[in-house]
Amino acid sequence: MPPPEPSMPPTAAQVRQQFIDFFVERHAHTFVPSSPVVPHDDPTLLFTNAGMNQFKPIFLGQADPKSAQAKLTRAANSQKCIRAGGKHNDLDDVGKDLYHHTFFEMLGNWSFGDYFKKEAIDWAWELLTKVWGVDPDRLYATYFQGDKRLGLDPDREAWDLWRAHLPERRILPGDAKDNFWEMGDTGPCGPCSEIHYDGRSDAERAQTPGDTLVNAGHPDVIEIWNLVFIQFNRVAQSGEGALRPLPAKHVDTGMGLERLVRVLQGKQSNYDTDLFTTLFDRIRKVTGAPAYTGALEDPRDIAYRVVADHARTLTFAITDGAPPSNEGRGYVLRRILRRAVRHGRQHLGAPGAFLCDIVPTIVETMGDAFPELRADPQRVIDIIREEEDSFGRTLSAGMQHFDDAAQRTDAKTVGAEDAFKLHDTYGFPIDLTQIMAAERGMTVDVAGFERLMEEARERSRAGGRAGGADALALGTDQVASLKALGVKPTNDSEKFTAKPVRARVKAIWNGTDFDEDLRASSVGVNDRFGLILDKTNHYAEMGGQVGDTGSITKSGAAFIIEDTRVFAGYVLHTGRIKSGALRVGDDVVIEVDHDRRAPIMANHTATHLLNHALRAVLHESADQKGSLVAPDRVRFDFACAKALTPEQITQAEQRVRDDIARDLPVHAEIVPLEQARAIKGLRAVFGEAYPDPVRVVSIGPAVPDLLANPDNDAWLDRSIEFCGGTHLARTGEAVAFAILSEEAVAKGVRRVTAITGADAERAVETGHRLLERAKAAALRTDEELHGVVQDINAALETETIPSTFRRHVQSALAELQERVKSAQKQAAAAGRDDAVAAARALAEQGGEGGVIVGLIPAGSDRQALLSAMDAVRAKHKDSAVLLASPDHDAGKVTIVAGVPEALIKKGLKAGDWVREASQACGGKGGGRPDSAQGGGSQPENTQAALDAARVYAAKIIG
RNA sequence: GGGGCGGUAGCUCAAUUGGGAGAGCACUAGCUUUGCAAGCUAGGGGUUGCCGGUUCGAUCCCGGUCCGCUCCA
Repeated sequence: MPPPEPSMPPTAAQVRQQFIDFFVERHAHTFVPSSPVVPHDDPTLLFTNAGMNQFKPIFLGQADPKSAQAKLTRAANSQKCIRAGGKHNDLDDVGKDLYHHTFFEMLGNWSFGDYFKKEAIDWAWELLTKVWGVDPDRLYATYFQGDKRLGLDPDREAWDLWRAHLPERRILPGDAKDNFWEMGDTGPCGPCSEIHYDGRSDAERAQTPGDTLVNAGHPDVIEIWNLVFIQFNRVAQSGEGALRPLPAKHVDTGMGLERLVRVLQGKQSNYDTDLFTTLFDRIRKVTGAPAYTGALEDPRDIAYRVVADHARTLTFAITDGAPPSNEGRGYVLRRILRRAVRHGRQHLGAPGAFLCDIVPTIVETMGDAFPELRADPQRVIDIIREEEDSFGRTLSAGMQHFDDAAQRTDAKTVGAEDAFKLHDTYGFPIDLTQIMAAERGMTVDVAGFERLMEEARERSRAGGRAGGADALALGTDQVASLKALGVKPTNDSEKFTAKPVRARVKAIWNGTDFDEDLRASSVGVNDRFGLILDKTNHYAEMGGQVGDTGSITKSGAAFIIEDTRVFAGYVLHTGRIKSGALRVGDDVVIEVDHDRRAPIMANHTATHLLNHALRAVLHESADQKGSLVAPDRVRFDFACAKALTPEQITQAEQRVRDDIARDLPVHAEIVPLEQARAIKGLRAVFGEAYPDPVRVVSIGPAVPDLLANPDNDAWLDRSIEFCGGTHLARTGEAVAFAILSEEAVAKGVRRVTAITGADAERAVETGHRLLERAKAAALRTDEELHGVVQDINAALETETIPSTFRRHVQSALAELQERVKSAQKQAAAAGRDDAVAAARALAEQGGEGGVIVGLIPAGSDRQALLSAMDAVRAKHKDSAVLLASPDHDAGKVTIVAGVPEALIKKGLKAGDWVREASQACGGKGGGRPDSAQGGGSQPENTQAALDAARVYAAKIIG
C-alpha cells in the first residue's frame, strides 16, 4: 500500500478501507462486520456506543467456547456508533461545535489473548506515520501514570514502547480518569495509551508547545486513537475491589473515523471532510438554503451540522431496526428527529418534509461500507417522512396553544403551567418554548416548569409501583437464603409431560419469611403461599406462556396451585392451602390441571403457526414483539407498520388452519445454540438472549434433519423457533383456529388475538349464526329494522366471533343501517310536516293578547316542535309562543317556548315560562329568555301544562 | 405501567353556567363571465369515535371502552 500523494488526501471511504486492509492484510486480523447500532443482546445499552460492544462476551469470558466468536484472536472493523440518550450523551453538543456527533464510526483493532502492547503501539505508529504519512512531529502519546490509592503502578511498559517512536517530552503521563479503562465496577480493566494530534499552524506550535495542550480541551490538539490494554480482572471483595492479572490479555483500540479523516484531509473541522460535504450539498438542495460556510456560531451553519449528523443517526438506527417511537430508544430517536426538523425549518427554511430526502445520499455514500443500508432504503425514507409529517401536525397544534398562552398573559412571562402543557401534551421541548417566547420579547418560568416536571415524574413513579400482586415474588435476598438453606434449584424436567410427580416440600414462603409448616386451620382462606418442591411437573410462566395451575396433595392435606413462577431456577407454586397441613420435608404428589394445560399447549403451538403464517403473508420483517399464551386465548404482537387488510387476516388464519389440518408432528429438541442458529428460517425473538444449548421447536421436520442440512430452503416454509414452552404432539390436536381481532398496540406494533379448539369452533358457529341473522334482517320492514339492527349490534359486542365474520356482519349491518337512517329521516320529515301543519292551524286562530299556547302532536320530536314554533312565529312575530307535545308511548311531554324582545322586557322570560308549564306535567325545563325547552313525564297532564302556561303568561303580561 | 390532550361534514377546524350542530375549503345544480387558482345563488352531506349513566333535555357533565398524539417510568 503506497502512501497517498500529499496533494491528494484520501477520501473517508479510502481511509476506512485502508485501516481495515492494514490490519487484515498486513497483520492477519479478521474483518468482523460492524454490529448493528441497536444492541440486540445487551439490555444495559441503549445504542452501540463503542467498537468493543459486540466483543464484550469475549472480554467477560462468557463467549460460548463453540461459537465462532470464541475462535477469534485478532479482529478489526469500523463500528457504527450512536451516542445519545444514554450515559454517553452528545446530543446537546451536536452543532454547537465542529466535532461532536450522535452518529460516528469507530475504527478498531482487537487482540483476544493474542498480541499485546508492543504490537498495538508499533502498528498504530506504523499505520499513522508510514501508511498515512502523518507528521510524526505532531503526534503525542499518553500513558498511565499509576495511582497509589488504587494500588496501581505506572505503565512503564507502554512508556518504554513509545520511546522507540517518540522523544520523552512527547510521552505524557495521565491519571486514572484519562488513562485507566474499566467496563464496570467489576470485570476486565487495564491501562490505556492515547495518541493525540496537534493540528495547529507552525507559527502557533512554535509559540506554545503542544505538550501543554494535550487533554486540555484545545479544539486543534485532539485525541485520535485510544489503545486499551486489558490485563486485569477486578473482582468484588469486601470493601474494595481487588485486581487480579488476567491469564489472557486483550487489546481494544478505538479511533474515531470522522476525526481521523479531518486530520488526514488537513481540515479544522470534522464537518469539513468529505463525510459531510456531500451531505451539505444535498441539504442545500432540499432546503434551498444558502451554502454552508463553516462558521462556529452562525445558526444556519449550526443547523447544517445538526441536520447532517441527525440524518445519519436516524438512517442507521432505522436501518438496524429501531424506528422513532414514544418510548425507550425509539423516543430518543424521535427527539433527535424533531431537533433536526426544527433546525431545518427554522434556520434553513426547509419547506415541508426534507430529512427523508437526505437518506438517499447517505445510502449512496456509505452503502459500500455498510451494505445493510441498501436493503430497503425506501422503508427508512417512508418512516422518516411519516415522522416529519406527524411532527408538523403536533407543531402547529402546539403553536396555537402557545399563541393563546402568550395572549392570555399581559406579563412578559409565559407561565409554568403553559410551558409544561406545551411540553407534556404537545411535545414542545422547553428550549423551543423559550425560543418562541424570546421572539416575542418574553421569558419562560423555567423554575416553575422544572417543578411541574418533577411532580409529573413523581406521579409516574408512584403509578409504576402500584399493585401488590408481586407480594409472593422471590427477591435476591430470598434466593440467597434458599441457597443458604441448602435448597437446590427445582428439577422441572417433567413439565413437558405434565405427568403426576412424587416430590418433596423444600420450602414454604409466606411473602415475608420461610415457614416450617402450613396449616389450613391456622391461616385465612384467602392467604396465599408459595411452595418450593425438589421437583415439579408445572410449567412456570415464561416466554409468554402463563404458569400452570394444579394441586399438591398428601393424605389429609391439599394445596391448590393458582400460579407457577420461577425465580433463579426455583419454581414457586403459589396458591392456597385447602385442607390439612404441609411441612417442609413432606412427601407429596403434584398434579397439573390438565383441563387448563391442554388448551395452553394447543394455543402455544398455534402461536408458532401464527407467527410463521404472518411472516409468510406479510413480510420477513414482521418480527415477534411479544406474546401471551393463556388457556382461553393467544395474544401475538409483531412489528408491522400498517393495519392488516381483511384479506391478510383471512390468509394468515387459513394458513394456520391448513397446518392444523395437515396434522404435522411437533418436534422439540435441545441443541447447541451455534448449530441451531444456522438453520434457515429459524425464528428467534429479536433482542432475546437464548441459553446454550437451546431448545428448538420445529413443526413438521424433525430436528436432526434440520441440523443435518441447515441451509435447506424447505425450512423457510415451516415454523421453527427457539422456545421453552409446552406444545402439542401433533398440530391436529388444536382442532380449530380463529383470529378474533387485529389492532394496534403501539406505533409499528400490531396485535392479533386468536383462539383454538372448541372455543374456535364455537366462535365460527356463532359467526355463521349472526351473519345469517344479518342477512335475514334485510327482509324486514323499515319499522322492524331498527330494533333488529340494534339487537344484532348488541350481539356483536358481546359474542366471541372470528374477525372475518365480524367484518362481514358489520358491513351487512352498515347497509341496513343506511336504510334505517333514511327511513327515520323520512319519518322525522313527515312528523315535522304534520307538526308545522298543525302549527299553521293554530296560528290561524290568532294570538290572544300576544300569547299563543297550544298542543301540537309531534311525539317527542323536539326538532319538529321547534319547526312548528317557527311556523307560528312566522305569522305572529310579536307573540310569545309555547307549544307542548305529548308522547303517550314514551310517557313524556316535550315543551318549547319562544318570546319576542318586547315581551321579555315586560318580564316574560321563556325559561321561566317553560319551567312553569313543565312543573304542571311532572318535569323541569329552562333555557334562554328568548328561547327555552322543557318537558315532563306525565303526558296525561299536557292540558294542565298548557293551562298553567296561559295563567302564568296572563299574570306577567297582565 | 402511570399521567396530560384530542376524536364534530370528504378536509381544516368552530360551537360556555347543558337549551334549535356551524364556518372555510371541497362536492352538486343553476346563473354569470371571451379567457382566468374566478364570481353569484341554491343544495346535498352529521349516529358529534363507541357503550352506558345523570338530566325534561348531553357535542358539552360522569363512568367505561376504542383510536391517535404526547410526557414520564
